[in-house]
Amino acid sequence: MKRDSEYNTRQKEKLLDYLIENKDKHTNVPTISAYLSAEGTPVGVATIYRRLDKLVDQGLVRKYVIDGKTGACYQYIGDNGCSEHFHLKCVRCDKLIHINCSHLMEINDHIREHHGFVIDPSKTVFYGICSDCAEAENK
Amino acid sequence: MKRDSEYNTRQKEKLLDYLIENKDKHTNVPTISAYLSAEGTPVGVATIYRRLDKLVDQGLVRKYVIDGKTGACYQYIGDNGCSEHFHLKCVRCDKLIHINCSHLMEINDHIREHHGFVIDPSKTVFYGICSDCAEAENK
DNA sequence: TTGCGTGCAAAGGTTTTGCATGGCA
DNA sequence: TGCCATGCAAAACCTTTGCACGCAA
Repeated sequence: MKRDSEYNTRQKEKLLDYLIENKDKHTNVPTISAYLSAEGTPVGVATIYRRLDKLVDQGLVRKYVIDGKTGACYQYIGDNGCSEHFHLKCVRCDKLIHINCSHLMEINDHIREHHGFVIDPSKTVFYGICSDCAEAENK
Repeated sequence: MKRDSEYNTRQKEKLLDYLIENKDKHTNVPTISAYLSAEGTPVGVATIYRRLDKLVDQGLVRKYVIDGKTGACYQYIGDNGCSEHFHLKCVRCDKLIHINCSHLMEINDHIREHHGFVIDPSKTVFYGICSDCAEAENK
């Protein structure tokens, strides 16, 4: 009677491979599905969704919802201590910025004390526009 | 040959009434549609979507995408575009909390100045655990 | 009358779910 | 042998779009 155990399967491995190879961008499920099919190792979308959910829970993958139209986006972040800092996501160039800033950690304290809410940095993403894109826009 | 003129219709008025009455919360299209139907003044969803789009363009209504599940959320903000606030979302009970706190607005300034990143509060959601769920867990 | 607004239904897309089968340990 | 994982298809949703009709000005 095992519990909470995970099996290793071909599908799981292929998916993770793809995510790691594309860790610098974000992808969505239809894209992943199309790619894996083209590679000759198709994986059902249901499986992809189910597995991504688990990876998100485990903190290995980040889920983004930029807007309602394109659907959710996913990006591999690995387990290099990303749970301890916040992330900025540029909605223009999709760049992911990691910031480890003590000042920002103060907002954790503030919100916990004044709003009774404990923020989970590993699930929280700030959306906005990075300096590069802002510069490019002001031309 | 008029152009860019807007007609006043019963549907338009009802929708705006509802939005203003609920300016303190979020709503989505299915909710609005259900409410208007229950009131005996049903409005087609296509109409609601089309009108909301215009209101968003005019800056009277803000559109949020909290997550992929619930679809887009809308909120009336009127002419005073200063009603920007952040959102906290409890990952346990899915409750959505609005906080309008000047201290939190400092985050914007801090990140802009120290990290060269301009946050868009309408797209940013803090995920974590609300006080109710935290209490329920510590039992 | 003009042309914007509306309703209906169909279509499009993403994501979830039920169920039987397959496969790791 | 257990139990988890998968695939398939159906279903559930949200949202958009085409088209004919209604209605404000």
